[in-house]
Amino acid sequence: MVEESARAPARTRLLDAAEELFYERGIAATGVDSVLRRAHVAPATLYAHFAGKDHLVAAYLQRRHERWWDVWDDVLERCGDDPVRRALSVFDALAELGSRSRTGRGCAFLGAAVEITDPDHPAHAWLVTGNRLLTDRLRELAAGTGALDADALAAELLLLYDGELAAGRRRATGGSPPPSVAVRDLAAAAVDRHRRAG
Amino acid sequence: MVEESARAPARTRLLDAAEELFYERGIAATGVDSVLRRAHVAPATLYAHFAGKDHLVAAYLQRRHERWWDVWDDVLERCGDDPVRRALSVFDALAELGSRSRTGRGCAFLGAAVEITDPDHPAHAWLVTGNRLLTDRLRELAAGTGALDADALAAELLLLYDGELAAGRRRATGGSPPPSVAVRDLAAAAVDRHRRAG
DNA sequence: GTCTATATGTCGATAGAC
DNA sequence: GTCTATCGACATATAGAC
Repeated sequence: MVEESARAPARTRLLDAAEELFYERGIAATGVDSVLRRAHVAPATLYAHFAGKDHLVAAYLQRRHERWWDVWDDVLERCGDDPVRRALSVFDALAELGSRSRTGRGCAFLGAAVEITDPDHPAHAWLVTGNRLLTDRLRELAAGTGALDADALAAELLLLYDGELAAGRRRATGGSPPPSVAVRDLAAAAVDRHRRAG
Repeated sequence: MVEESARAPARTRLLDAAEELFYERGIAATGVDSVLRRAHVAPATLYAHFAGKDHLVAAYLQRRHERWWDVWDDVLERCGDDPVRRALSVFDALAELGSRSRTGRGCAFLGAAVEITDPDHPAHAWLVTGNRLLTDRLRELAAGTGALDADALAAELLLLYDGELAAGRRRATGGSPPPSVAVRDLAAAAVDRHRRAG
């Protein structure tokens, strides 16, 4: 992933390069030139595959989303029918994603949401979609636990999830990195609490 | 704050305009031109007050940090000596800040940390400083509660704080806004738990 | 599809008068 | 300190040959 194989298709090399650079340095701060150089691709080739930088950004987010979703699906499958394990799966998936992709700078979607404010941006739809899929699934999993107030539990899980992701960005900021916290344990406690009382 | 008084000093008008635009649309996406137009200030005047856009960004972050810190100090003073109230003060301050400044798009520092990746950027020091002051104070307040593991409690408070701030950004992304959660109650529970057992 | 070379717009910053 | 006018650099995107 660090060195794009020169034999891979240009489109793949472009996406690999874009992913690294957009994630690491930010989207606006990354010029198309940098992507081209890293991918060993000529300008015209990029515009043969993507309508423009904005669409490359959209493809980057789509890819990132699909990878995250695949990981979560895998984890979820391994959970079987245990409703509590399923509700906590998002944190297991988070840990597994960290070992597969670059996550040192926090959540890619959170970062993109900061930089992309125009609703007409081609990538904006992926931000909204990712948002909805996440909240819907959390609600569904929370309801599966038999929690008295499933929406409240889902909101708590989302809070912990966001906190963990934001912390990633905070650590990348430098200075003294704050200590990690066992977020999965906190989530487990939340699930337990909601199963007992409303 | 929406309409900069034309009588205010140029520097103030610039900072007001910069704060609104940087926060609302992002730093990189905001051209110097936009700031100048909104502030009713001529280009040369900006560069008479600031060494460049980067330094305007730094001043923006400094101002934002100081306002946040002032609010938190006020809240903290009203807490008296009650260690639990003091440990939870950050969430009260967050609520109060929301009524004083624009917070609809989440944490300004989190956003800036996404866009500013160069350690040599003039604003980078404020990111690091803000980080350290926050974590130090949380640790201090956590220790004041008599928690058995103050560092762990501080980490939990930070997690909830980050989660709440990230959620703000998520809500701004559009789509179906996730329900808010009573983050202060969760924090209170965390404090309580840490006071009882390690 | 891929290349080299180039057009076009925008942004940050400055010059020089007042 | 403030203005008007403008420069120079860079980034996105395209033209035209292969």
